Amino acid sequence: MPQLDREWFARDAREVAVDLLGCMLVRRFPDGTEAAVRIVETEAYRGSDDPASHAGRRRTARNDPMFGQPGNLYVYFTYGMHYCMNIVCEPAGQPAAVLIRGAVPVRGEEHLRARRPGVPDRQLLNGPAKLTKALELDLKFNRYDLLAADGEPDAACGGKALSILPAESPPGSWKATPRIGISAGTDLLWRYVVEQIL
DNA sequence: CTTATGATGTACT
DNA sequence: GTACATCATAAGG
Repeated sequence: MPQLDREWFARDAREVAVDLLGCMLVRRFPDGTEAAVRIVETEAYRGSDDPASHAGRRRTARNDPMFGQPGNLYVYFTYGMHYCMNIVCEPAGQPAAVLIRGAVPVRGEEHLRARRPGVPDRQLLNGPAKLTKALELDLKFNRYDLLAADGEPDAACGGKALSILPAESPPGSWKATPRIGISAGTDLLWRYVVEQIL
């Protein structure tokens, strides 16, 4: 598996979205505890060729992070109560990101559960806002750089607050489907879901 | 299993 | 005003 450096994220968002399947997110919480999850569902969002994208029209204060450095996060608040987490892709200046829609716990599951009490196994991380809730990610992580050790979230927990690791083994099989919760661009199969893990 | 609905804040028209 | 890259809950089959 290649190194997840700036170059790796600078590729087409659809390629990155597929290659993120199986990768791990490692979260260090402010209290010093840790959890790790494996990504199993992603969606690609791009620029003017993507009518469903926040950056499908013009650059605004909200979508500006999508134009930033690949490997940064784009976190937005939606429906009055939820946060969604994206990883910015493609070269800086060119808007694109991958929404992390679903994952499965690998380590420190009890710390994820603590943030989503009473939830059945299957529903712990199977949605973009469920994932950010369990990982305790919010707007403080907007523009956060996965590939550097700075930012206020890091200072708050004495270490790298969020990092990403390559897939130990790539997913055995995955499928592409229309993206969820959008009304334009439904003909594009830019959602990627793991079907089987080897 | 399925479909329906309310909650809730912000960006944008 | 309206729409929104959502979720938890309730009711129906």
